[in-house]
Amino acid sequence: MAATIEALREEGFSGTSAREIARRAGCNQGLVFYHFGSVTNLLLAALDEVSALRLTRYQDAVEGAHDVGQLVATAESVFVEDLDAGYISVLAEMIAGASSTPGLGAEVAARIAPWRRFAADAMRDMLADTPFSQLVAPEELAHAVVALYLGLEMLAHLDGDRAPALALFERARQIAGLLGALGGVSVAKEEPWAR
Amino acid sequence: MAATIEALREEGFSGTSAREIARRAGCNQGLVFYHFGSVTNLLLAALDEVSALRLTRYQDAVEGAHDVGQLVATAESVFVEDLDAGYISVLAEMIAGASSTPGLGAEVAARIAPWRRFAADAMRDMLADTPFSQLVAPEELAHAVVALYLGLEMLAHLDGDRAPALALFERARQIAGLLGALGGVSVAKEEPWAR
DNA sequence: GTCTATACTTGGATAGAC
DNA sequence: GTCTATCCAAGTATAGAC
Repeated sequence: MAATIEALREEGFSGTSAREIARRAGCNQGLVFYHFGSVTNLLLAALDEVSALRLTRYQDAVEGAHDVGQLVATAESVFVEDLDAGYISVLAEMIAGASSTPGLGAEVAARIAPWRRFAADAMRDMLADTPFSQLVAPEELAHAVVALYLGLEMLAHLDGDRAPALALFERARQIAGLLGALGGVSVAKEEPWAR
Repeated sequence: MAATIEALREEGFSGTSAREIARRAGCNQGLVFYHFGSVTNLLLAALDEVSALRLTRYQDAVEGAHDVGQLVATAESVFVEDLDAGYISVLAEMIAGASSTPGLGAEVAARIAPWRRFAADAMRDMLADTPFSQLVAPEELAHAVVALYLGLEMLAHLDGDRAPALALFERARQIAGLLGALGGVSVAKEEPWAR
């Protein structure tokens, strides 16, 4: 499983063959099929593990954050962990690779669903009792956050440079602090601006 | 070239072989190597064409937009075009696939660079003479926009559902209109908040 | 320029020894 | 459970006829 994650991160979807995985795991190629039936099944199992592992990590991190600034700071440290371990790379490679294997798309989508729910919950909590809850639905914001996270990871991985992504987190933290200081007075809560 | 774009969109990076491209183009597989030398070269040529094609389209669209609301509306219609034609899919597949072919990453990154410059210019124009120019650097915002665009496309392609992405554009348009109406009075321009 | 034919490599998957 | 050996399919790439 660890070898699969490693291979997905370093060799990409199309480079992650049974032979490549076995080479990294230091075992025989046939074992992939003995234990998982097919390479695709192993890829999905790896995605399952990554997904479960990270989700609990995220939940713990978000529970410890009590304002938006802390939330962004937490998101940043978790993002760095993801970059280092290549977890989001696994996700991105699986999403991109899904188009080449019939039926894989649905499986990948199903495994991303919990992340979306998690993000939506986090956004709901974050927006609660702020004037912004009138401006944007938590599910919408969550979709944007997931997409942004994915895109940032892909660009960071492509360039081998995480600085632009980290600068964005820094900026988000700064703006979050600013909005917190304004205390939500600049936008009146009573206005029914939401469509 | 058209067959290559089509294949990348429908079969993904790993499904886009010389044979698959030739099948779609209705010609012989060997022609790929006669005309382009290698499959990788053809992929890069296709990315070049898509990049050039879309960049001029984007530039025209942005020139026609004179406020933020129009800019967002324009971005949405161009985004829908991209989804329909699979242009961003080509980009996403090439980025994800880059990790499997040594040296491909740098080539892909070089072809994305003009998009980043374009996005940064558009953001600079958009932020000019607004109080937000103090809050965030155009390059930072551009990086986020490119990443978000990429992520939205990947999720839309995975789910076969573009509704969440379109809802976000709608929301952005709404908020842009709101900010325009506020006229930038809620944030004083003199404050040196930017680090 | 386009085709057929072919050499060579890699990958998925299975059979059978241990 | 793990290994060796092997089959088969698919991919890249080239040579050579037309």
